[in-house]
Amino acid sequence: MNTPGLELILQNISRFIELNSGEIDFFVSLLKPHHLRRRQFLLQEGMVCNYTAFVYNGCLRSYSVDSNGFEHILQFAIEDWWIGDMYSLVTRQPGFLTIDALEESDVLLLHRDDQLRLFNEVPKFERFFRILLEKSMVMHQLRLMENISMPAAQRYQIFASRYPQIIARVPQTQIAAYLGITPEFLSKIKKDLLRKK
Amino acid sequence: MNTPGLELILQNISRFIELNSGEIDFFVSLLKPHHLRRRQFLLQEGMVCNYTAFVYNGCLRSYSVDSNGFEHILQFAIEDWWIGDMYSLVTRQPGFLTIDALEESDVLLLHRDDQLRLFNEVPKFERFFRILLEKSMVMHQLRLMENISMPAAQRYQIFASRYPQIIARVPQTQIAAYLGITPEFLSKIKKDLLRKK
DNA sequence: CGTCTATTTGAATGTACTCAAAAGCGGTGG
DNA sequence: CCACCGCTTTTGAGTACATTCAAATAGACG
Repeated sequence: MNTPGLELILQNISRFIELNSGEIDFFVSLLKPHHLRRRQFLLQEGMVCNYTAFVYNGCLRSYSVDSNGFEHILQFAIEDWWIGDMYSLVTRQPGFLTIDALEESDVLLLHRDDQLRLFNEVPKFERFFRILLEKSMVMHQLRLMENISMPAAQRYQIFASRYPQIIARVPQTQIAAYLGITPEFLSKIKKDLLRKK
Repeated sequence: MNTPGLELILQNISRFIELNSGEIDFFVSLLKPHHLRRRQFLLQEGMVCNYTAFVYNGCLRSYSVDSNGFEHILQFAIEDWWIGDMYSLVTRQPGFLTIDALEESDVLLLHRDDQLRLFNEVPKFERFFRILLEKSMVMHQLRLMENISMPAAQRYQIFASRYPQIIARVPQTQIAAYLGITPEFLSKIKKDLLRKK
């Protein structure tokens, strides 16, 4: 199979749990490699999300489209990140999110059924995802608090310093859709910030 | 000990996992009942959060205070809800959140050390909290998406229909601090909504 | 009944959006 | 190598959403 992706995902997991070779083999047997072209969908709105994806190359985004056709981005995922539609994964109902690739990308897919089997057969994985969820919660809570308490300019600065790799490779329209502002306004924010320096 | 609280927490847990009497006894032995007067702190900003609290009576809130002295509410927790400072629980560092009681309240406290011990000794509890985290993530993601994509009036309506029990017992200033708007503006929103009906 | 707090109202201001148009920036083909 | 195309970013004027500050009103409670 594809060695670089496996190396990265095993390293990602080894940050929180330690696996023996049998556990590694079992885990790896559950993963489906998947290639995505630019703009290709991993999940479309209204579909049930069956997979959690680990990105080992490229960049994906999860987002929803409102009644006026505007996109609002929940998450970017570059190398070494996980992405999926938690709502749909948990409820097994059709979700509101779309997931697609901003660049040519490669992911490893873990089916929800396989994930749950994994939790039963190797409880360490339940620990791994529990820890991943805890960290993810912390970041979401931080972002939420920033959103309800700070003006857009400040949110942009925090985002830029927190995720310089993402700023560097993602178009401004996408950043604006993540921050919850229009691209035009983000452009003005950047001008103002430059002027102040 | 206090039977009503225990009944409620065991029922809460039984929604996702089943326990035998030995496991119940062990779990219960780790819980510390705690009473809070109105306005009393469970956690103060800058302290390490050691406990996850299960509310079985009353109403708590977690919030941060910005540099201008304004409060921003992350979560309300009434009967049958869990509350804590995930950031501080996970990192074991001093956190940014304050947790206090909006009403005279009763909680059951689970120390982070005991929680981690529990995960080792009764792995079912790791499952329980993994599921709790998944559901909590879904709600946070929903709220975040609403915040970046909807005007305040709509966010208020959604909040009111999603949490009627909270609207009924929490002052408007607190709702405003949760929605990310000023109390004055919330007052105007309510007036407008009434006029439209 | 008075005191304390929460809510409402209003005018002025600031933050962010809309719409339309111009400018910049790769790529691709001639 | 340049000209053109499609896409992203910038600019600007007008508007809408939300805040600030100050003051009036309304509720809750001893």
